[in-house]
Order: sequence, then structure tokens, then C-alpha cells
Amino acid sequence: MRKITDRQKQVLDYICDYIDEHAYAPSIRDIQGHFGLKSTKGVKDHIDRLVEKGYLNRTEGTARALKVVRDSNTGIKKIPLVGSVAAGLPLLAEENIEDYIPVSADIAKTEGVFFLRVNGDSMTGAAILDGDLVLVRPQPFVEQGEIAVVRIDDEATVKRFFRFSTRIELHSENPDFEPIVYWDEDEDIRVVGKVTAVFRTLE
Amino acid sequence: MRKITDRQKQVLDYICDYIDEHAYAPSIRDIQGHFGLKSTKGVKDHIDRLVEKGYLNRTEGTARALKVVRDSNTGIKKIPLVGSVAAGLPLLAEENIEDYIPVSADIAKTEGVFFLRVNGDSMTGAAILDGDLVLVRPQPFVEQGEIAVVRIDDEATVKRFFRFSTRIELHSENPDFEPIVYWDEDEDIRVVGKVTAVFRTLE
DNA sequence: TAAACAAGTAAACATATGTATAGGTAGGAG
DNA sequence: CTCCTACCTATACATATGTTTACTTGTTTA
Repeated sequence: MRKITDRQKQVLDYICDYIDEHAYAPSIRDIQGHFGLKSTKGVKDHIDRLVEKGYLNRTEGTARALKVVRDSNTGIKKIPLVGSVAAGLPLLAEENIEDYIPVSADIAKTEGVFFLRVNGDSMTGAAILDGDLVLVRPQPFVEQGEIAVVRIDDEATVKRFFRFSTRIELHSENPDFEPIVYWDEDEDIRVVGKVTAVFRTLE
Repeated sequence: MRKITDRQKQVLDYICDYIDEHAYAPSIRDIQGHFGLKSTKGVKDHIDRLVEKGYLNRTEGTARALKVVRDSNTGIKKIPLVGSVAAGLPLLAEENIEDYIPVSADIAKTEGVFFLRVNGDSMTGAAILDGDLVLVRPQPFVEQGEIAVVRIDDEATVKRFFRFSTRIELHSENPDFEPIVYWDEDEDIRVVGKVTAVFRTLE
């Protein structure tokens, strides 16, 4: 993102704080007052810059219609929940999306993250139960032994991922399940992403 | 909450939808236009009623300063996170609150819920790990064997709760821990609430 | 049945608020 | 040195927007 000056940062921060507090944006004169300026023009300039540089969004001519370009405004993102995975479709195809779950932007920092509902008890040893939601950050590789979402023949599964020189192993964290071993590089198996959070509701 | 008429509900819904879409509230004339009314007065009346009845919040004389009284506006609640519990203080005393975590109102339905950071490995068997956040719904009793937050001498712990005729047992879901048994009703032990969700971030 | 309320139309009114014009100063880049 | 940009004052202007007064028409309720 393009750089902004210290002053512009101050204005942006004030707008953010104001929205947090009031749930609506400040007027230009609110901002003017806060900084003790004697003209609205200075504020207008700052806002114009911030809009140009992509930090703010505005509906022209409309009162209090500033939006901070961050995560749809309130530090919250709506994350798609992928439930059952329909065969042949990309994981995040609309047909796969069951719902959208609002989540603090602190947790869903990266673009493109999504929730996946876990099926089965294969990861109970890692404290991930049947029905839990896992937050997935898409990435093509994971570190040795990290919990990953892997796609095998149009099925998404959650496993601990190991890559050895001659094979790939997917470990279930459950003594009842044997590791799945892939010797053939040609297998249709792909790391979809890394599990970055787990969420479960009881009752 | 006081009852509202169908028409008032329609207006309220429109305001909600508008805010969802624009991130700022509609003006009275926006609403007027949407419903094809020929005067602003009708809208003003509806809003007045909705404010009176507690469904809306307004800053008078300020443009687009409507707030929907539901969960600070976007179906989201900020839930306090209680970390270490300071001795002698009520659990939700300000001194105990580490942070506020925004959560979908679907999950935090009840008033007064809070997050507690779990210390120790005593509940690993129930897939609750050290450092996990549990969402707690305050209530004085829980069903037999439910996972509860219990307060013992100014310490909050998460355990499976059993009440028998002569004693109370707190079970850790971990073979390394023996159940804690209380024979004496006078012990300073109190059920704080029930664990309704578990949240964990990996990495 | 009279009173109270919901839901409007009509027409103003007051002001909150975005925008524009005309400059001014200071510092950095070329 | 000159041009450009950031930042600001001063003063209007246009309009977006909340508020009010006066009246009408049904429907519900005590």
C-alpha cells in the first residue's frame, strides 16, 4: 500500500477510533474540530489523499459515508465455511460454501482463508474433533508435521503432513488410523493449506 | 423487548440491510424512497417508535447516526477475555479482563458470556488444550458430567462436573490427573458457568 | 363510542455537512 | 532557483438530512 504521511496517519487513526466508538463515521467538521483546524479544507485534502491512496472509501456527497478500507470496517471478516466438498469443484466454489462466519480480523489475517468442517475422528489426538471447524490458510506447502488440509481425489481431509524423499505420509492423530502413504508423485494429492485455528461449539 | 408492528419491523429490517451493505446508516429520505412514501414524516414516526421501544439508537440532529440495538450493529458482540484470575476479584472485574474478542452473535447468544484462557493440560482428553480459549455461559448449575468453569478459592478452572448426594467431583479429562473430590459442602467452590465453545489458534 | 394509536400526505424550516475558490507557507526534488 | 507537494486559513455555496407543524384515514382498545 502506498505510503502516507504522519499527519495522514493521525487522521486515519482518528477516523478509525471514531467509528469504533460511534458506529458511524465522523463528519469533516468533527475531524476538523478534533485537530483544532480552522478550515474544513485541510481535512478535505487529507481525506482526498487517503482515498486516492486506497486507505479510505467514500460515497461522494453523502454525509458520514467514510469507510476505512481494512476489513469491511469493524476489524471483522466474513469467512466462508466449506462443509461437504462437492466433487470436481474447487474447494471454495459457491456450491461448497455453506455459510459465512464473521471472525475477528486478528485471527483471519491472510486473504483467502476459509473454514472447513471436519468429518470423522481421525484427528482427535490433536484435539480436533468430528464436527469442529478449522480455519485454513491456503498455501501449497506446509512444514514437516504440520496439520494441513489435503485434497485427495476431490475430498478434503485434515491430516498431519510429512514429505519424505520418496513418499508423502498423511498421519491421523488417532491410534485407530494407520498413516496413509503415497509413493507415487502422480497421485492426485495436493496440500490445500494449513490449519491455523480450531473452533468448536459444545451442547 | 416491546412489540413492534409489522411495518416497523419492515423499516427496521431495511435499516439493518442497508447498514450491512453500506457500512453506514440510511438517511430518512433513503428509507422514504425505499418504501415509496411521499413524506419524510412517516419515516420519522417509525424511527421515533423504534427508538422509544429500544430497537434503534440515534444521535439527534446528526446525519446517518442510526444504530441498530442488537449486538453493536453487525451481529457481532465483543466478548471479554479473562486470562489470569486476580485473587479476590469477581471473575469479570476489569482487572481480570485481558482483551475483548469480537464474536458472531450466533455463538454468543446469551448475555454475560465471556472467554476464559485455559491453563494446564487437565482437559486434553476433552480436546481442550493449554492456552485454548473457552467460551463460558455463566450459570450456577450444570448437568451431570458437563464441562464447567468452577471457581475454587479465587481460582477458575475448567473441569467435568459431577454432583453426588454426598460429594462433588471435578474430573480432569486426563489420565495423569486424579479427580478432585469435595465432601464438604462448605468448601469455597462454585460453578461459574458452562463451557459452550472452544477456540484455539495454532502456529 | 370516544380516545388512542398506527400510518400517512404536504409543505416548510433549520442546520449539518460535503465541496469549491483563492490564497499562503514550508520543505524537498530536480 | 523553480516546481511540486503537504498542509493550512478564510469564506462561500449547495445540498443532504433531520425536524416540525398541520391534517387525514383507518384500526384498535378501554
